[in-house]
Amino acid sequence: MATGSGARSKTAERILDIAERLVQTRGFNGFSYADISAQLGITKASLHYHFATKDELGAMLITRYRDAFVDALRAIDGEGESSLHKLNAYVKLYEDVLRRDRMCLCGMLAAENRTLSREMQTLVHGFFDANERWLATVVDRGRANGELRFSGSAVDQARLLVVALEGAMLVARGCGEPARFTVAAARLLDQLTIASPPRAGRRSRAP
Amino acid sequence: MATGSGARSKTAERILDIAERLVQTRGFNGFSYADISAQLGITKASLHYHFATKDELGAMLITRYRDAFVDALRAIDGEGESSLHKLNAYVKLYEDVLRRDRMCLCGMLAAENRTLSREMQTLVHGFFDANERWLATVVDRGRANGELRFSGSAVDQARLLVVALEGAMLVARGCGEPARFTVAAARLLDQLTIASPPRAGRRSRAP
DNA sequence: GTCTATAACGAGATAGAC
DNA sequence: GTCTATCTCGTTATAGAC
Repeated sequence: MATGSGARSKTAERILDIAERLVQTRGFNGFSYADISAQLGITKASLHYHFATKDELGAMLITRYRDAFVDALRAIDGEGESSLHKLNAYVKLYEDVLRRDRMCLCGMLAAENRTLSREMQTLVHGFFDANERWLATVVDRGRANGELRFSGSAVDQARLLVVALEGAMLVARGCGEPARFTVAAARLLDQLTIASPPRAGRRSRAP
Repeated sequence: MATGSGARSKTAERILDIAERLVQTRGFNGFSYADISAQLGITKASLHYHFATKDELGAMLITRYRDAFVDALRAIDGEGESSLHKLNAYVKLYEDVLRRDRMCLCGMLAAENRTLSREMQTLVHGFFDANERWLATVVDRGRANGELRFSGSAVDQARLLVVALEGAMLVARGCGEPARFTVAAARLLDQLTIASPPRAGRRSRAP
């Protein structure tokens, strides 16, 4: 179920689909209306009928992306109460983006932050806040019920998870090695998990 | 002591200084020769005398940045044998970049990866590899001598550190809240440290 | 809603004088 | 090394016909 954001024409939706892919692969400053025009098969002028300015298109992209993400988090909440399951499902959201050869839309826009309109900047900030709030609740409950182990505040732990996953996507793409994401994510969750099984290479402190 | 990379004119060096700041704040696709021209006070045409193409300028930027980073790592190695000190000094390198209101050059370029020349892509990859190699040695020794605690391979742990710090810079800048970096970095090192002191909010597993 | 046509500007890059 | 002048192309955006 889509979250608000109202009705849009099918053409507008296809424009957003194409633009989203372009931003996630090339950045907001790395594509133009001409790229969308070529892929969609309508003229640049027609694009301006649906989204008058590129900034307006950008704002819509972030809003739609955030709404879809929030929907995905709600769906995860509906899958049960296990905090560890929720965390794994959350990581899988990122993995799905990466598997499609994309960067997180808002991670990409965070890099380009200084070149964006005020509105886009605010929306990007809001995306990260929404993620952190959800994760903070998950890890807080997980610690309370003994599933997870970490020190300090739940919000800080949630923020570490967000930044580490965003960075893992960033570097994995920058190196052309998606596996770097998987390894980093697995290790992140491992550190949060209580009674994780011993792994090859593990050593105890000096005897 | 500078690492190789040879002699360059003073003007070329000033061009690189200005371009570096522009890339770190706005991205490689977010600035133009006109920006450098305005800040340096020479014409765009003159810039092309020093760096024939923007791609060439970009490649020089990464090379110089990597060399400076490698030099900084060598300097840290000269400060003693403490792994924990090395890690703190490493984090401080990132903090210094962020304090100057910049993103890591190669983190920024990692986001723009798909729009870069082959050469620039390769150089970015090389930057991350160099960082990981150094960090892997540090954490491996730290674990061997009992200073640090982590499971799995040292290389994987090094990679987690790199991606988490890059992501922390990315999101901190994307939210306009540098403190997000500091908190994430502190927590990262805390998880690696043996016998870290109890902190407010810490809880042990269910009794 | 989509088109043609075009405006208005900025980009990277080059030629050739000094 | 730096300049003026210019080229060519791509960019966002608009006007007005269909």
